[in-house]
Amino acid sequence: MRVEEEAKPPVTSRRTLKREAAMSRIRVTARELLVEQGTAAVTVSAVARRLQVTGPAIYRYYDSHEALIQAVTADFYDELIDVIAAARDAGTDAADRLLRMCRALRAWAVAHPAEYGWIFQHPATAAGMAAESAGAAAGDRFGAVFRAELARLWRNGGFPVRDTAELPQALRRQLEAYSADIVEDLPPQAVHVLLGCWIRLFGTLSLEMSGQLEFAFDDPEPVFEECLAELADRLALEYRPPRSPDQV
Amino acid sequence: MRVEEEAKPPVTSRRTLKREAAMSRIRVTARELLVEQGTAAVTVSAVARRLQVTGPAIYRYYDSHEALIQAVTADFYDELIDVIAAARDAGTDAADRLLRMCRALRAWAVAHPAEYGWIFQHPATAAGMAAESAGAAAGDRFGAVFRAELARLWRNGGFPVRDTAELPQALRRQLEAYSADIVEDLPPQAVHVLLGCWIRLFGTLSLEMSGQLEFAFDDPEPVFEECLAELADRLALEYRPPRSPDQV
DNA sequence: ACCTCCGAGTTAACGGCGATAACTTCAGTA
DNA sequence: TACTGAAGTTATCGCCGTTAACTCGGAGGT
Repeated sequence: MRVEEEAKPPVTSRRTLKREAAMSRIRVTARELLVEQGTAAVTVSAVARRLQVTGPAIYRYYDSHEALIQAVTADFYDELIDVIAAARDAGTDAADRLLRMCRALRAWAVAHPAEYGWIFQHPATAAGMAAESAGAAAGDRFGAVFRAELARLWRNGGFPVRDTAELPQALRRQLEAYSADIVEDLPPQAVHVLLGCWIRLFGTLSLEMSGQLEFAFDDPEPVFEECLAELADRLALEYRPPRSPDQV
Repeated sequence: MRVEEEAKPPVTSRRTLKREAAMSRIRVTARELLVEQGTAAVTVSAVARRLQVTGPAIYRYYDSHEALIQAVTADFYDELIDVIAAARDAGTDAADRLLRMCRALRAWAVAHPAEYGWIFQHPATAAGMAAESAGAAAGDRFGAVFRAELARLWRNGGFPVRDTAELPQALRRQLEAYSADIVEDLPPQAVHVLLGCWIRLFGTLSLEMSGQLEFAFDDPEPVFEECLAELADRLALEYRPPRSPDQV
């Protein structure tokens, strides 16, 4: 305490430092409750109880139960994005990078199903609620990781595309709009492939995570790998199985 | 009242008739609340209030809040199955039947997003809870409609398949297990196509319904139609656009 | 070094929730 | 017609989210 420890930069004063530590502890505790006992157990009172404080104390840090959930979910987003970016950076070539990213995505989802549910199947999102600013921004950052990687692939050699003149007008219009919206330089026919792959990938994962494959598959991993093989084929990349050709 | 109206068959006595009417009224009211105000508004007290009774009265009919939700969800299942069966029966040939079924599925989902959410993204299902008997049975009945239609297609001419010898062992094992589980006579290589189509179809719809396509598509209908075209191609069926070639 | 003030945390309270217990009332059944 | 059991009531419990009013201690400025 008495030692002078870089006392100069009070940009983040001790007050705010302690505050941020407390907020972090609250979010971590909320996550623990989520993982241990499910969504319904993440309650303001329960978080406070576990932190040896009374309920209203939490409101010093988060305006409402909903705000707390949003903040915790934002943590999940950040963590998932970090995991995928790390997987990408461990890759050697385009195919390796993309396969690693997709496998890292599923691995994180399987290891953290409750967190995945809060990111992608949050009731507020599903219940007709319009995409609120924070959630949409986080979703964009997440999508941007994959989009940037595909844009890179498009620059370095490209991948087979279909002429958008063949497509229905309603589809072409939206592909052109999205192509114009993004920062990457992807023409509509490349956006078509990007979104097709996106839907295949996340559609499969979404079904697995919501338990809709259990009726037929006790181990959905080979289903996901089959999906990856299809994606690689679409992108004219070489598919390579994960580790050993037979076992995960 | 005093008229003798088939007084003989008291298999369902007046007591139980009134009871079933009351239970139906409760479920209908719960659905109204769900559609009007979202999942969180479907509360025992709110249902009771709208029915001009006090809260505990509901417990005469449903053991718990959860039991009520389950019963309401079962209604949704039945309704969706009926809609799809009707669409199937309106079809003329194999391709027409299958396309009508898929379009009826999406049309119901889009018209009833909250109900769809309770069927396919119920928190109890997603929160790691094992598939409870009632839910699993309803899901099986639902899947059986599509499975039976594909089995019929398999009998009448079939569709292209891949040799299961090419597939990873973990995948082959599960395809064989599911092939043995179902009542229809579908070999593993046909089950492979069936499940692949199932995942493509429901993966796409699942993304749309959970709002995960909004970042790029304001109208996901052509995306779904593109999915149907792919499914038709896989099944060696002729794809036909819905009504007029340009508009829904 | 002191003083001030602000923020963390407290208690008390409100309304609403799911759920149970004990009671009253009334209609279907025998 | 008499009775019995179902339907519905009130009262109550514990938990939730949230707000208000208060205390207290330490960080920050002088």
